[in-house]
Amino acid sequence: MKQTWFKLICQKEQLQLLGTLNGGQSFRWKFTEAEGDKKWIGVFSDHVWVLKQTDDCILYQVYGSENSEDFYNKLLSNYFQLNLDLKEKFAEWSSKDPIFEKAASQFYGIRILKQDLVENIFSFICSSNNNISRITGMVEKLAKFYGEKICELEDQTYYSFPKIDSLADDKVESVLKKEGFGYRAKYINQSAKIIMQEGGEKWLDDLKKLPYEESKSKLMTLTGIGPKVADCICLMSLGHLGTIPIDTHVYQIARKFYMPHLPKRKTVTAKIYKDIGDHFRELYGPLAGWAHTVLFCADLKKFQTDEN
DNA sequence: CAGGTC
DNA sequence: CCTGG
Repeated sequence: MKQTWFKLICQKEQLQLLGTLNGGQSFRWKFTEAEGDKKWIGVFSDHVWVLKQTDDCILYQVYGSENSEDFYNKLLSNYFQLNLDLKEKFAEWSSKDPIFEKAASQFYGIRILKQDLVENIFSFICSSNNNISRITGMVEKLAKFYGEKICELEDQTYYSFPKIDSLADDKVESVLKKEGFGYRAKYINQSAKIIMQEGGEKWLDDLKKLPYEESKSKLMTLTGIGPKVADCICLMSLGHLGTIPIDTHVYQIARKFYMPHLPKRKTVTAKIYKDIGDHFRELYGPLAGWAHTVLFCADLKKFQTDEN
């Protein structure tokens, strides 16, 4: 059966799929290229999406339900937060920071994804002291073992991200340990149990309503979630766009280009964490987390040789 | 040592 | 501390 191609009007300057989907925000997108045909395949909102980009629109297919273009456009628009005019913001951040201006000329259209809260919590528990390729494999395993099958496509089976109750099952820790999750197996299972115990869906809904500092503290009551991971979740799932997660990479960039007085350490201390965050919030303002994500993408090695 | 946390 | 490059 042939799947319909839908169309979402969106200028290339407003959204760059490469930097946005491959920048380490989500671990569920794969890029494929066959005979010059470039596509992104990924999962969000319990659907499988195939995306193609042209100069003025996103062409896409959806698997997982039968619905209207208007309905799907709204899901995409929400996921990419297209209500925010990025050209305007880039101009503003560029005027405040020449380093940003230089990075922005090459890395336009990088957006913060509005990601599902549960998926983000467990994906970023996997991220600590880990590398992107292993994190990706772990997230895929979580979906395969505990999610629901959505569809098969080009020899691949796609699954939704699991519900919390399925991750709270007593057997989960030993299964994940056997699957190579290491010490994160326990964090995942325990965090799921805590969320269920504290009210499940209600705990999650409350989290979305709280101001930044309180939602961060609440997230840190889970296991495997410290300041950095909590900030990732605040930035990417709770809409706190001023939040700047400080990992070793961001710390290196900050020390190299912005704050040469910072001491050289192998781990980011609480004071360094706060100083860097404050510096960038002072520089960029209320959407500092978004601006920092653009800088971070620009510095990733994999983009340095890519003409896109 | 890898996008930290206990 | 788990595990993989």
